[in-house]
Amino acid sequence: MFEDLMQLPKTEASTTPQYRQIVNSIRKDISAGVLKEHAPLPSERIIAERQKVSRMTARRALETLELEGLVYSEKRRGRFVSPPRLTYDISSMVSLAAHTQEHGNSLEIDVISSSITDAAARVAALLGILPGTPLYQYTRVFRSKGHAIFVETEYVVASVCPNFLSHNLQQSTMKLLENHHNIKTQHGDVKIRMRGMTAIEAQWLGLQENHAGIELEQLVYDTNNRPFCLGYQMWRGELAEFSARAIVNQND
Amino acid sequence: MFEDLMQLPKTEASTTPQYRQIVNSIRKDISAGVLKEHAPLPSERIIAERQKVSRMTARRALETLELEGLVYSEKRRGRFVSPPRLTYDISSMVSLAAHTQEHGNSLEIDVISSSITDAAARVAALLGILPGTPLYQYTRVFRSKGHAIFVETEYVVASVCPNFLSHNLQQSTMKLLENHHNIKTQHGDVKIRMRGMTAIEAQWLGLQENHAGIELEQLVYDTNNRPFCLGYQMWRGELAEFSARAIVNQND
DNA sequence: TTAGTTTCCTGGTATATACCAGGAAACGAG
DNA sequence: CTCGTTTCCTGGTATATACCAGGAAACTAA
Repeated sequence: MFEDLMQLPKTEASTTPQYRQIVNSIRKDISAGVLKEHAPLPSERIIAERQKVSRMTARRALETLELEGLVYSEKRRGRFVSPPRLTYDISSMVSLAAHTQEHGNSLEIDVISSSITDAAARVAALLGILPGTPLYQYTRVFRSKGHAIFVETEYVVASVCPNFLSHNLQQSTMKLLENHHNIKTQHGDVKIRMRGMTAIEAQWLGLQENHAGIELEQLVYDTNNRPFCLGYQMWRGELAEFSARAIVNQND
Repeated sequence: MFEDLMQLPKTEASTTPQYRQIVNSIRKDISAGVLKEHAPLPSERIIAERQKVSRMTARRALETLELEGLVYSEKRRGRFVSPPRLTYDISSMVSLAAHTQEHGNSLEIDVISSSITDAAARVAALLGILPGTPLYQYTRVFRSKGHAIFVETEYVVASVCPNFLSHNLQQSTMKLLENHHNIKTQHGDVKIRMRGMTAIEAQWLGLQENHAGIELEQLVYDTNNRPFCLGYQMWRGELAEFSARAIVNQND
């Protein structure tokens, strides 16, 4: 059915796929400022109707924009224009919260869970402790202007900071450990990788599943060069930019 | 049509979507080693037939695996299991090629293009030069065992290294500039962000469009603290891991 | 044997349709 | 005016179908 209709798009408007034309048109609207930060995009059905394509094609266009990071979607509310990226300097151990506040943006911290657990094999290996060693574990969501940016789960060796969980965790852990437990951090080993989110991570960030994001793994050492804190941050990839300083290594 | 049939899947096998069940099953095969590195996955049509779902659903499952990075697709050849990640230490300015070779993996370099151009505004601003200043510009694809990992475009200030393009560019630029033009690099400013690939980047990496990847921007300074080289690397996100060292900053 | 063609199979694009869960706003009763 | 319900609209999942371009292998003629 509609054999002739199905030929039309190909011949009329170049060879670029229709969904990609829609993508380009919306992209232009965003960069031109017609659609502003956090502004709602037209829904799948509306685009389908207006551009005279099927809903699945409109959907494809919107999903592509999501993949590119220009757009984010919220469960059954709709799709919105992504805000600009937040830059995080991974070369210095300054807490992101402190740094962000200096630059005028607020950063809200929600503590999702906190508990004391036994170290799993992988965590223990990284922290250089025996599996089963008691650890404080807590998960926090970081938001800017109400919008979730990343979730973080940290593991702290319990023996170095008794009653750690009695503190207010809505602040920098480094500061907390320094002020209350006399632990000074010396350096950290950071790893960055892109990966798909788990269902829970997506939920915490208010996203659908199937999203890719950036995971930042951070192993923090004290002044005795012993690791005492391991953190995993899952960032919304489109909202983050990481900066670092590279130094020439003599044993090159 | 088929109203009753369409109800069946929901009731029979839990509430997890069918495409997600397929994803989980394939994921298990990959982690169990049933499907090895670079092994071809069953095609969309075969999965549809075997799992008794529509082709679009099978496709959805495979696209999800791609998004997660477990699988990559090649134009009209099929989908394959992704190899393990390559780690790149961004804190030291050791060339990736040298580092990789030390660890037993080869890294092939293809020079796609090279030319002398005038600095565009954005590039000029970063390099601290006037727009229009002559630059050497070249694009290279880096492969491991024949599989593209990232594309790099670099800009080098032409005045500091006459006849730069006459050298063989299938080697580390840092080494080349040091050996032939007496330019010693002091440090680099690195930025990492996740973003969608352009059509050309996707093509160079042998991918379909709509993929997200990791962009690494690197501004390299000489011993006089003057930037002389700007590079942009677009990595296949699923194949990369970046490590860095963070140091405590006294003016915290 | 080799060079050219043909055929099969791949993923990519596109339509039309159906039903679901749940957010949000409109509405309606106290 | 306020609290609960209903209704609309959102995206998410799923099917069935159709055609295209191009890689790869099989086949076929020189």
